[in-house]
Amino acid sequence: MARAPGRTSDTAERVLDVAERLAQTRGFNGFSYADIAAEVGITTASLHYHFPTKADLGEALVVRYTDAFQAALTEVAASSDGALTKLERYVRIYHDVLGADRMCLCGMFAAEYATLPAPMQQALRRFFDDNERWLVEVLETGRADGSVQFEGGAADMAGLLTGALEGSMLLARSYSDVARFGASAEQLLRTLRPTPGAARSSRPVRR
Amino acid sequence: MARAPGRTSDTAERVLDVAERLAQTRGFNGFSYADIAAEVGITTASLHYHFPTKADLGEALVVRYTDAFQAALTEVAASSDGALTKLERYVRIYHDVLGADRMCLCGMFAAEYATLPAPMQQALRRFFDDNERWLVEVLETGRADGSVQFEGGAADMAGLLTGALEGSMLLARSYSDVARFGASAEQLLRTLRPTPGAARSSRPVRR
DNA sequence: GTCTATAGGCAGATAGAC
DNA sequence: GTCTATCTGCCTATAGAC
Repeated sequence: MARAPGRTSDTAERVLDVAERLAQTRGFNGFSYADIAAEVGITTASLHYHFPTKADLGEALVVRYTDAFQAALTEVAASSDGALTKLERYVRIYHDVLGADRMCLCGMFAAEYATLPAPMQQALRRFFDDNERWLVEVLETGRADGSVQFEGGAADMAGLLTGALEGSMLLARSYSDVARFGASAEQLLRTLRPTPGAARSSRPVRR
Repeated sequence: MARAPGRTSDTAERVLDVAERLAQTRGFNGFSYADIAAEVGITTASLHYHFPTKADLGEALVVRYTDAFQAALTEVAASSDGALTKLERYVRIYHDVLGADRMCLCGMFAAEYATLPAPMQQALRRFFDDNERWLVEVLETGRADGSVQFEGGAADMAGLLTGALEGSMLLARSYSDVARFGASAEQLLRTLRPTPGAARSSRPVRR
């Protein structure tokens, strides 16, 4: 999940780093410009120079997060791994976020959706659309070559995967228990693995 | 999900009703005493008579919600329905909440977990513990009589179910699309249904 | 139980000097 | 780009009359 070289200044980048962590742990309505300013070591007035309004900051957070996430997904997609391994690597991305004591930024913002400015809402949907487009591609490829097994539409399964992973992160955080997320994710992946002695059941259903 | 006859006054109950809806749509950090007061038709000072602090109100919200939820679960458990039907009814409870344009109160609060006062955090965990205890019971019964099929531990499957349903609600709300939740839930239930011609695979695995 | 009045703090945001 | 100073508004909460 390397960061793309952006056009934002070094200070703006540091602001985004701090704001991102605050947003992932406390939510968009759970931190203030004063919180960021104290950590970065500048005043709130200076913050407003980089991001005129909190809505601007929030949108920048989602866009940067989505871009970094997308870059990570593209890297996984380009690998020679099988579909199942790609899905396991997808899960690991979420797992690592949780391991850093954070909730997925966009899952967090999804909870506060109704209170967010429209541009943030739109950027948020793009994140999930990107995720599910990537998942559909992997799921369909995997089902075609027999490395992944599931019933129903790939889009529905992709929706379940994103929802289940986001929700499992949410609950694992309430228990400060990363292993709880791991167990849910494993339970989920289990249903996607081809039944050992039943290669026949991995053929695609009609769609 | 009938409301248990409580000892709280009529006004306090109306306050909780309004606060509950605000909390389920905007989150605990997304509404104020002023919002409630305006809707109920009393002043914020009067609100403080019923709930001295917002933390008190929040705790009362979670406790009442948990009790009502538990009552609904007990009713389902007492029915003569099979385990699979009970799980479908469990899903329907979540579905109905979403149909009322609300997020699960406790799923919402789970996102804001780090910003909540300790008593609320504790009450929140009780909600999820109750849910999963109920699910484990249903899952194990169903697996024993062959009406439900899954691999791994019942506790892990229960954790996946709560996480997946909470997360699916979260995302469906961002798309204002209840059907999206329905599709994820159906995809999830599908994995629990016994394979038509394979009653043998519904036997419990070693645990 | 509900009100008016108000305290005290923090929020996001701006003006203008450097 | 960053600062000091300040504004306005909203927040939770309290005092005290009715």
